[in-house]
Amino acid sequence: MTAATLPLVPKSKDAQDAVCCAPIARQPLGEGEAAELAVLLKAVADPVRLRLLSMIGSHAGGEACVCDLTDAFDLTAPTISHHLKVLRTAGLIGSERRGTWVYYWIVPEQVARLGALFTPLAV
Amino acid sequence: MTAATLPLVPKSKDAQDAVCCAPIARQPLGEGEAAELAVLLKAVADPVRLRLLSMIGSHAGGEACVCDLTDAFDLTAPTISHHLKVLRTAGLIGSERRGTWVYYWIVPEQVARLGALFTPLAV
DNA sequence: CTATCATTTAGATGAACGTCGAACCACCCG
DNA sequence: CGGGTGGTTCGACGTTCATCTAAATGATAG
Repeated sequence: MTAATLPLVPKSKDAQDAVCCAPIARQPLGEGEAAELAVLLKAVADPVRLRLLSMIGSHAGGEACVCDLTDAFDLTAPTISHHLKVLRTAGLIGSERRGTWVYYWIVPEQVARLGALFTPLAV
Repeated sequence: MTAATLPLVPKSKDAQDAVCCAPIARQPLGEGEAAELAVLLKAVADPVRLRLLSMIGSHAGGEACVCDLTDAFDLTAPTISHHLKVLRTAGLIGSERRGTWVYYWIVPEQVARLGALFTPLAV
């Protein structure tokens, strides 16, 4: 069946091992780990949410009011609110109501998790 | 309506500008750009595909035969094939038939695109 | 050429998702 | 207190997606 059953690099050095690969290419993801990351990825795997995240992150002061976000889309308020909720539930953004408006900001640690997954891939 | 209409950092220096933020927090993503990236993200926003990508990437020799991948899942062969096709269509992996088996490998450039999107976020 | 093994395609089904309209809640202002 | 504005929640509808079974394709071995 199997063509090669994991020759398993002689775990000797961490020299090349450490720089070489992104976590995703370092060792096979576990089932639970993959499920957890997929939730995070699903949250950003949508054009609207991607733009929302970007608009929030690039907004002056690191915060954006919903009123700043709505106009950029051809969508109703409930839809925008829904997308924001998805991002917030995933822990990618935080929110707070201050007076009349609700403000959103990015949670860098969580966003960085996504980047770290793929980044140190040798190109 | 708008609380603040994008003060727009004086595009002068690239000093702080370059180190500070991930592309996603540098400036608002365009509509087309977001759509294109969403396709890429959707491809990896699935536990099975995430594990497949990881198994391929971490396999000795940088390649993995489908026969090496199937056993790790409780899914039928057509389903695995479907997921591999999604990844391949997104350009994240390449494939080639050699004799009896089909081999898959990661396309680092494309995977790196994902990482670069979120990575240089100041933590 | 035929048998067999591995992979892909096609069609079907049930769940999850994006979107909307309407109702609802929170805060500000007369 | 009551009205108005900004955001969210709720319920519904159509689409997309993951998965299966069954069948077709392709390649290798005898």
